[in-house]
Parts: sequence; structure tokens; C-alpha cells
Amino acid sequence: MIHFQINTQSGVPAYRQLMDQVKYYIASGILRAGDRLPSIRELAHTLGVNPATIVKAYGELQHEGVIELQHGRGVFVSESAPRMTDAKRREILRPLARQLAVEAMQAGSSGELVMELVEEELGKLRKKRGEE
Amino acid sequence: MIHFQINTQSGVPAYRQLMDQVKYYIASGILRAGDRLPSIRELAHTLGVNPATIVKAYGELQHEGVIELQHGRGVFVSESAPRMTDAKRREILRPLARQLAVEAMQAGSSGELVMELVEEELGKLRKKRGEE
Amino acid sequence: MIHFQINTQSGVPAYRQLMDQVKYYIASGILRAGDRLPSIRELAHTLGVNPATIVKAYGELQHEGVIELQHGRGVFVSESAPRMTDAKRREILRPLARQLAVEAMQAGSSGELVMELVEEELGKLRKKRGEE
Amino acid sequence: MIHFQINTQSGVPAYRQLMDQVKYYIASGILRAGDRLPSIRELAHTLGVNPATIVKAYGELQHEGVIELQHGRGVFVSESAPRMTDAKRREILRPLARQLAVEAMQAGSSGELVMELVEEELGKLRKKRGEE
DNA sequence: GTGGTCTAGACCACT
DNA sequence: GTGGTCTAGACCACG
Repeated sequence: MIHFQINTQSGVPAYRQLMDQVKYYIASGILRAGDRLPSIRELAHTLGVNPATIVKAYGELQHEGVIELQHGRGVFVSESAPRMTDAKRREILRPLARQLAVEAMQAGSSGELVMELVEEELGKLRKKRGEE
Repeated sequence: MIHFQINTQSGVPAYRQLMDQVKYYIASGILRAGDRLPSIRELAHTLGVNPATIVKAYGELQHEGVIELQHGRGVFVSESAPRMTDAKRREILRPLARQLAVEAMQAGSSGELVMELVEEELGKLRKKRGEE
Repeated sequence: MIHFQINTQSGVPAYRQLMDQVKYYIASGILRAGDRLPSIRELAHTLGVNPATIVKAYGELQHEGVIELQHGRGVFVSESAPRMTDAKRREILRPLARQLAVEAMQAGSSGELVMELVEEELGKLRKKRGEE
Repeated sequence: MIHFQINTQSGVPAYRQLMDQVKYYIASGILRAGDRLPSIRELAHTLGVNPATIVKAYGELQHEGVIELQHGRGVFVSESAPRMTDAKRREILRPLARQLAVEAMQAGSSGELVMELVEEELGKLRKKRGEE
């Protein structure tokens, strides 16, 4: 079952949190291609946020090719993951990997701990995909 | 040799970029405890930004315990990495690890690619620390 | 009713005075968790100071966990007092207690006078909390 | 035996720390009227700080009537504590007492803890005075 | 020389 | 409307 929530204290913009959660549900296989997402007004109501916030989040996700807004019909998960080369993937993921490495050193962490955490999070996603 | 630069196109606030670069130099061992950082005015001049921007970046880093601003003397790298438990480190690093995992899935990447990237970035930092 | 004011003669920075006053209103129960504080622009206008000064005061209070700045929504008193151990409280309060004791001796004051003053100020806060 | 030290991380100006320490030694009876303090150049050398810092601290203390700088002879603790009325003492001490009370509430402390800390610090000073 | 505070005003991002 | 960032420039406090 999908469930969205906004943490107003985190400093992360509400629309960004929503985007991350949609991506998370897709990555974990809980949301699949063709599945319907809550309507803008419905989600705005249940989350208690301004509809404009949902509009922004859905708009950005559509721009990234993650979802499709079909006028009058609803919001749906796109049919397929965007195709890209490994080089492109590295380009996207490297800054995040680097930030993780730097923050880890800064926190006095070992490399092992970092690898363990990433492995864990990858594992969680794989496990959920298996269950569906 | 340390060298800072600001990318005004990236959308990331200048003060945030500066913070990341200082942390990077410390994580890679290029800057060590007690080392002096460029003065506010000096750095503002070389980067071509307003001194207030440097003040904000340095101020935040001071809050995080990374550097110390000493009135009339200058800016210095703090003596030691903040002491924290492994549980605390996980708490800080897990969201980053999770975001990396989700973005990787979203990009259609394999788990292997992610692990490889993190290993690479950790390796780069370790290598630089070794060289110093 | 809350009312802020800045004394430009005191030598204490305006942003520091504001921080103290916000803390005072919370300590006395006049401001409670979830209450909204004046917006940055509004407060800057009523106090006749630059918005950046309010930004600094509110920013520091946010760092201390006293208030939350919510983008596009406003500024709010944080939900709960920070949890800390008695040992941590002593660590924070002891320097202030010590300074008070030393200043008292220096002023030729009796210990009784000091205890009386502290008791009085604690009582005032408790009284206000009771009234709300 | 008197011993001064400066903490460069505390954020408190060095000259202020020195002033506080001189007052502390007098309040605790370790320094008495007529006792000689280290010379400016001597103290600057042992503390590793700029002589101007000592000049500022001693100057302020002289201004407050705590010490006397006798040209060519040295620096001495003043003969007597400044005489002031109880009303004046309250006026000086109340802001400190109030700040202590507010910070205590903010830290979620009980009134008992605060009173205990003040009592303790007063006791320490009295005990030292007794020993001398 | 250093950092710390403040003003006046602009433009952007979020809800 | 809200907060967040940044510029240009002034003046003060500290060492």
C-alpha cells in the first residue's frame, strides 16, 4: 500500500519530498508502469498541503519521464524506465556517491560502514521488488 | 594546493558549494586540523562573490564543528573530527545512501554500478590522504 | 500579547536581543509549541530593522531547535523542548551560574541576595506559565 | 597559585576571558587587595597572545575599579571592593539571573537544578576564601 | 590585519 | 504571501 507523508521540519521542500517518495515506490516495485497515482486535489487534501505543491511535484516528475498526467483521466506511472547509457548513469550518480563518501569521512566513518549502508538500501529495494 | 570555485549555473547556492568544497578538502586530507583557511575578504575577492556569502558558508561550517572562526586571527580547521557513535553516523548517512539507491534504480542502473561508484569515490579520498 | 523591542544603545547585537526575547516568551509560556511568530518582513518593519537582521536571529534560533522556518508558510515555535540529560543541562547552565556568583562577590553582594534574585526570576516565569 | 588560560574556541573574546578570570581569583580570595598581577608583556608571553589583548583586559578592569595600573611599578589588585547599594547590586545582577532562569526553562530544567547550581558555585567561592 | 553586525535593496524558490 | 540567497557597501570589535 502506498502512503505519502511530508516532514515540515526537514528543510527539504515538500514538493521534493513527494517526488522522492514516488520514485521510491517505483524503485521498490510497489508502484508499477500503468498504476494510477492519487489525483492532485485528493493528495493535497490528505497531506494537508497546498494543491500547487502537488502540481509542482507531479509536473517535475512528468518532466523527468517518471509519470504521465493524462488530462481528465488521472496520473499514471510511465510505461518504461528511461533508457540511458551506463556513462550517463555514472554522470548522474557520481555526484551523489561522492557526496556520500565525503560526508562519511567527515563523520569519521569507515569505508566499510558506507558500503554496508548502500548494500542495505539496495537490498531493501530488491527485496520489495521480489515480493510484489 | 587548495582551490575553490563557484558554479553559478548549477542552482546550488554558492555558500553550499563552498561548504562542500571545504569538507571535501578536509575529507581528502588536503586540509588538516589547525590549517588556516583563506580569510573572508580574501576568498570573497578571489571568488568574485560578496563577503557576506563567505561569512554564511564559514558560519555554517562553524556550527557543524568543521572549522573555527577566531576574531582578529583568522579561520582554522577544527582540531578533531566530531566524536559520534556508529548509530549516529548511520542516521546521518542512511538518507544519502537510500537516495543513491533509489536514483540508481530509477536510472535503470545495476546494484553493481552503484557499489563501484561509491568504492571509487572512497578510494579517491583515501588515495589523496595517503599522498599527503 | 507578544511585543519585541531592540535597544540600540546596549551594545548587544540586535539579533541577539531578538533571540533572547523569543526564548523569554517561550520560557514564560506566552509562546507555545506550534504558535506562529511574526514573518520576517513584518517583524523587520515593526522593529525598523533590516530583514537580514531578523533572518539571522530566526536562523540561529532554528539551529538551536527553538523554532522552525517553513518555506512559504511562516515561522513556528518547535513542537517540544530539546531532550537532554541533566548532565548536559548542568554543562550548559554552570558557566552562567558561575558568572553570576563571581559578579555577585565582585559587587560585594551576599549569597542570599543572589539566591533571592534567581528565585524571583524563576518565579516570574512560573507565574506567567500558570496564567496562560 | 594563579593560572590564566585562553580558550580560543569558546567564542568569548580573549580579553573578556582574562577579565573574568581575574575577577574569579579575587572573588575566591586567591587574589587579595594589594597583590601584584603579572605584567602585560609577561602575561602576553606566557599566554601566547597579543600584548594589546592584555592591555585591553587590564584597562577595562582598571576602569571598573578592580585593579590599578601603577606606571613603572606594576599592576595591583585594588584596595577595596567597590561600595554600592543593594539596589545597585540588584540592577547589575538581575539581568544575569534572568538569563539563567530563561536558559534553564529552555533546557527543560527544573528550578531546583538551577538553585542547586548557583548554591554550588557560591559555595565553591566561599570555601576557597575560607582556605586562604 | 582579522571577523561580526547591519543597512538597502534585488531576485529567486516555495506554498 | 512566505522564506532563502545574494550584492554593495558601511561601521564596529578584536588581536
